[in-house]
Amino acid sequence: MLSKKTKYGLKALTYLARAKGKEPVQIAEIAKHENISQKFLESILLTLRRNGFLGSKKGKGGGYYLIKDPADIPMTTVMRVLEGPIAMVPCVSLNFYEKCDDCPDEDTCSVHKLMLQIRDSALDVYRNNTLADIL
Amino acid sequence: MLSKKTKYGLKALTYLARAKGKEPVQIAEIAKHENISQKFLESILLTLRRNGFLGSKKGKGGGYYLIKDPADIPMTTVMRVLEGPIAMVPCVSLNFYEKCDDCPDEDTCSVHKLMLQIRDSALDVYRNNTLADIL
DNA sequence: TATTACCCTATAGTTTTAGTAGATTATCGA
DNA sequence: TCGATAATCTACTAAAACTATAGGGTAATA
Repeated sequence: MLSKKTKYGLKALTYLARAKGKEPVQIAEIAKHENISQKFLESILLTLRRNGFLGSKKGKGGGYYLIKDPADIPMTTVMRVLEGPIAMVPCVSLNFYEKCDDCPDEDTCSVHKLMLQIRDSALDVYRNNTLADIL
Repeated sequence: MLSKKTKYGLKALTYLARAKGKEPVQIAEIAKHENISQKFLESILLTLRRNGFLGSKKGKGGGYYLIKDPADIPMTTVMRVLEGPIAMVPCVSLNFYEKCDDCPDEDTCSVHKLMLQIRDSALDVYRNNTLADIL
């Protein structure tokens, strides 16, 4: 399941991408248009800013705005920040690798074998989609 | 994240597939070999039996065994029973479709667009892998 | 001084991952 | 046939983790 955090984050990025070039957009406006709990969205936008996707401005006329061009934001990085590892099992994760404590040998593990394919297929999609592509 | 339920279920199926043609295998044996909590595994095997993957025999010499040939067990059905919908969002699910209450129009939804591709790529993998393939 | 992002905390709800206790059923030996 | 034993089956409970959201106050800026 995709968490609402990721869903809302993606929607917010999309919203900001469509408002590209204009003034900063306020949290309240995004929350209203996308039917998102404002407080929840607040924390999501914060993590997006901290991870280099967004810039912000305080005070009147303030808000959030995209830092980079939508075409330069691959879904891989967005998903890793919002949803976490792309792999469904740590033992097949590129960026968050961890050995399974119950599994003695990855090479003969059926779960490993299957999840490796799932990871690759997901990576393939995320790598071939930037924010601009899903607008 | 893949739930432990699914992970253990897959491992159990693998174990039983390798013991194919022999006597029923006891829960305790599988649990021991795969480092799984026996009681947890018990409930997992039960749902696998109820969904037509396994047969069981009580009493001495009893246990679980595969009903079908591993080559006739596609991962799609296994994953749906153990993990639930393959889609990460209900609005792109084939078997568990549900409309998002926050999203007014699926056709213009960026999340929908992306998750549709993810679903298809995952389906592609699961459809091309039977239990026999991941042994 | 009003407006807006920022930050910290708490919490209800749900899901996951089991553990406990016992009932039920089949086999086997006496 | 009877009872001991071995195994699955069932239901209830519970701890832990995670999710989604709310509240209230602080800091910066026009």
